[in-house]
Amino acid sequence: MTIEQIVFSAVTDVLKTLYDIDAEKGLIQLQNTRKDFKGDITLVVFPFLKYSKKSPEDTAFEIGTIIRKNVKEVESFNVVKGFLNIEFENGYWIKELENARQNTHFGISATNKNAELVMVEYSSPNTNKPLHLGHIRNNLLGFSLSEILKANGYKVVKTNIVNDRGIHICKSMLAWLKWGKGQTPENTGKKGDHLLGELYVEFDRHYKQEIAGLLEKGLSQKEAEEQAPSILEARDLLRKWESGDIEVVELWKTMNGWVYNGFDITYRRLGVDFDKIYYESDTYLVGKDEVLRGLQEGIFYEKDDGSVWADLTSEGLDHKLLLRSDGTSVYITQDIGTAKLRFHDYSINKMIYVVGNEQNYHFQVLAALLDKLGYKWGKGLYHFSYGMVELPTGKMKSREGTVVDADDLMEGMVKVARDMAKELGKLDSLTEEEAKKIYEIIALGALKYYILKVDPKKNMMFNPEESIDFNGNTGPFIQYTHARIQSVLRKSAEKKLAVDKNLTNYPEKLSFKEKELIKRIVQFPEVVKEAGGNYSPAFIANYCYELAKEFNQFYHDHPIIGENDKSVRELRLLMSAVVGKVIKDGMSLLGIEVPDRM
RNA sequence: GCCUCGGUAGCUCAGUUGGAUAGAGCAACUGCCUUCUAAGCAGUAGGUCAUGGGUUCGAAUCCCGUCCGGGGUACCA
Repeated sequence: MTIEQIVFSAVTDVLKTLYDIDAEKGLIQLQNTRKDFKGDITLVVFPFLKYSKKSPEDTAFEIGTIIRKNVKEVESFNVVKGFLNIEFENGYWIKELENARQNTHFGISATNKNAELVMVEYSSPNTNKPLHLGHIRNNLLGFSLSEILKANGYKVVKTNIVNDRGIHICKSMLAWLKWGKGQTPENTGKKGDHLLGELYVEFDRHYKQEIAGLLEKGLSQKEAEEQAPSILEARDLLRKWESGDIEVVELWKTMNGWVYNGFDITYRRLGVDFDKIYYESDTYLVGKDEVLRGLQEGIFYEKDDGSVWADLTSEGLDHKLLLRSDGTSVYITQDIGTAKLRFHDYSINKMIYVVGNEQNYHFQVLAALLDKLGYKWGKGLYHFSYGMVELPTGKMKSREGTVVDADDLMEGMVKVARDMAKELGKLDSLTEEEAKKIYEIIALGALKYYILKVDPKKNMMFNPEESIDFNGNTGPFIQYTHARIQSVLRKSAEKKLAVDKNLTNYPEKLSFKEKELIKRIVQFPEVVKEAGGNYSPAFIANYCYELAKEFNQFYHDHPIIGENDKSVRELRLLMSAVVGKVIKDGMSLLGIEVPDRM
């Protein structure tokens, strides 16, 4: 039992005997004791005053006295104002530590057969440009969230919906036909997604020039945008694609293939993957059929120009376009189709969409539409809405070239990691290949931690001018702590100082730092649970940092291998091993690897 | 305009269901490597928690107003 559970139940009993009240939820407030007071857990007694009719101090004292008598693990207590600080005996903490070591599922639940199935959609790229920092945040959050849900016992299917059709890809195709013909990833040496990104920019350059020309001829901005030859040609390509024109479809397949090869490289380096990939080209017609069914059943309505709409005013939303007047589908149409296919393919208990908060409205609408169409799971979909990554110059925009490219960013980080390691001379004894692997782990660790430590809901700032830190509250700090621990464990093994299977003989006293460290270790399962309940990788990241920091303080103050007292030495070795394990498990929930040396 | 999210140290961020003296890191300054990895540890300095009210034993946290910023707002995705 956790210390919270023990004290909670004890306090419940005390309240009954002392004041004859049945504690309702929220009445018993427990918190970790602040470090500057003596104790492990603190009960806030203010809520009991109206029952005790005594001062906060007296109330705390009488509760403390009984708890001390009733709970054998309680060593002592003290009262500060309305706060009852309770201290547990060392034996309790040692036992908890042992449990953390022995329990192979410490903090990480095994999935059972009856577990609920959660589908997590993330990444969802367009195939006309390479991935950028915004996608990185999405991918890392989606992957980490999936790992955290698994650790909480859910079955998880990671899925990706690839936006492989539509006007955007036609723009890149047109640019290739007109200005880039003959270029391939092979003969240019460019990554496929980057090649398409360049073509897309090329299209936009021409398009803008044409608009400028038309504006000079006296057309309005809107007219110019509609009548520029490039956009007309791109639309023509889209129509040909939709009608199955063999040449256009072949080109589309080829160019998308280039992009997928590029994406695969980025995904692999980033360490994310998917169990099932959907393509919009397969789902948009399903969505269209669903909309037409809704129209037939009178759920939706048609305007004079032929466009199809949903009236969502009764849900507090607005009227929403579902099919354009020319019969083509819009963004939300394909989401309807994709949802239908997914629930057909899997028995999903919960659907989570990892999509930026700019689409909050979109997902409210989607939930309402699915509900109207008769899907019982429609209202239960969860939009994991995360904040934007902002640059000092503002929002990232692909077309304006103000994006931080995912591949460039990772490559740059690896370079920094390499330079730093060489400067410190840490990896000189390793082969170049081994060292390279570690640079990669450190660089990606720095990047991932930097992104994931921030509350997902909030916008975050990234300044490309300042490189991401490797010191302080960072991924490498935590990785370093792990490497340091492994180093100690290696040395202790060489000296045959390893700990027994069971720690039978433990010291009477724990130092302040030792106990603080054990307390921190023991929190891990609760943190995993909260991270799952709140969909927040940041909880895990912050915990890992606190744990690593706690260990480093302990490490600085206490010899481990050099300790002469056998029982103390073994306890410290054991603590080190458990911290190493928890760091490794915790970081893996963030998709971050930890090296054994660095 | 309306809807929505946010504003905590110079910068980037934490801050649990409202609890004790609001915390980290970076940047600045000071110490600590003949002893288990100094990508570390310890210290100094840095705050009107945007702002004005309210709720109460107690507010960064809850409520209302104001200011500032992001996002959305019917044929982009």
